[in-house]
Amino acid sequence: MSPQDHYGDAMSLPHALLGLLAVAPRSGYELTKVFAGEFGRYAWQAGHTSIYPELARLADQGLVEVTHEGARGSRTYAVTDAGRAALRTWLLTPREHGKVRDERVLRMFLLSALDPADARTILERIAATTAREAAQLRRVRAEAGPVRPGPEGFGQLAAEFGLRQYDAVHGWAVWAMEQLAAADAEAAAERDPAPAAPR
Amino acid sequence: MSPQDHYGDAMSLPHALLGLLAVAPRSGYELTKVFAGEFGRYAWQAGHTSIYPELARLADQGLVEVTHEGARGSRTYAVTDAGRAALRTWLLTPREHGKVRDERVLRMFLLSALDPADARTILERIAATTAREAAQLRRVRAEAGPVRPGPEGFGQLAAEFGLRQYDAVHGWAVWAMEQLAAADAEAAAERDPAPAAPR
DNA sequence: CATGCTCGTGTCGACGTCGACATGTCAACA
DNA sequence: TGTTGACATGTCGACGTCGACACGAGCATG
Repeated sequence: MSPQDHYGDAMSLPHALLGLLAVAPRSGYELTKVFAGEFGRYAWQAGHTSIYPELARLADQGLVEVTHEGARGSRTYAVTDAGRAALRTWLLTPREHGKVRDERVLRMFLLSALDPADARTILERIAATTAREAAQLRRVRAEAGPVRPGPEGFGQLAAEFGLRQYDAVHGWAVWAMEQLAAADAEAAAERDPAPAAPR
Repeated sequence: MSPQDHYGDAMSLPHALLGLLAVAPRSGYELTKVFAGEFGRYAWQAGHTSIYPELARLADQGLVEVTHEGARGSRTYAVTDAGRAALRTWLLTPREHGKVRDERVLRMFLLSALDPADARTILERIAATTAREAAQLRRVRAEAGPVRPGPEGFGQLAAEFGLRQYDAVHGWAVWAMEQLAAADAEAAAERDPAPAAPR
């Protein structure tokens, strides 16, 4: 009815908070750090200026509640049953096209607007970065045990997702460089059809 | 200086437009359709209400120009040399963490907040969807030739990226379901340590 | 006990985006 | 010739987010 409770239409921040709090009760400050970490890197980013007001709104609606007040005025929030139900509904409702706005992917799409030399530079950087990140995630995974339900499982599912994502992007970058080189060679052959070694 | 020309800080829509126009001159209307398609699905989405004002701003700054005025008041824009340079600078400048806000990924991260049965439902849907989309992209790719520089290359690079992305997500979803099943079986074994067939 | 750091929460203005609404053109079809 | 529908561009208010700024509490160091 009122303009601020049309949840389900869009708006993912409240659901992100609900999900995070469903895994473990946290304070706004701790949530801020989560959003600044891996979670914000792959899924959804937000600053404390968005988080605190949103927590207050969720509390108003009875989806979360303050379970503990600690030092320095800190408040620990936890999801209520209503909040858990709202999150479940949202996750179980198939969304045609979720909102996507990924600057990294945008840069990849725009590559073809550059000349091959510049494109190559960027692809090399992407390949190097993804290889490094994937290697680090592999190290993290090796030090952990099998997946279990609960808070730890959360991190493992996410880590595995990130790893596969990095590998995919890495493979793509390498492939794209090969395509670029092949197109280059072909263009050179058209300019000088001699089958002998060039130059 | 003035508040509206701090490009390079953030803001990806102008660069997306620059990149699209660098591939081929287009009208605002055509750009709108591009953003509504694959491009908006993976990289960056925008409606015509954002695109038209932004084109005007870019024209003011001399980064794009109107090269043709057609029927129904349509204006075809093309990128200028200055625009091409601005795009190149932006693409070649490594960005620590590009802005990411992907609702699909968010949903995957939040999976662990649900009970295994619900998680399984969602994972199955993800696996089915990604398999279907990947198959379709594979069909598209088979009908196209090798990658070439220019406007066609753009689509091919993007299609290949999407394909690998889908495959990666599909693989992850299948893996996650296996992990879930394994954790389930283990929990069952702990409740009833009999090695014989259950029930 | 003064200094400085992290912890922890909050406001406010500027900005980008989105949905709703508005307006006019051109082509096809009945 | 009237009407439907795609083409094509635009404004405006509401809303979410972000950077800058602000403030206080605890804690360690010298």
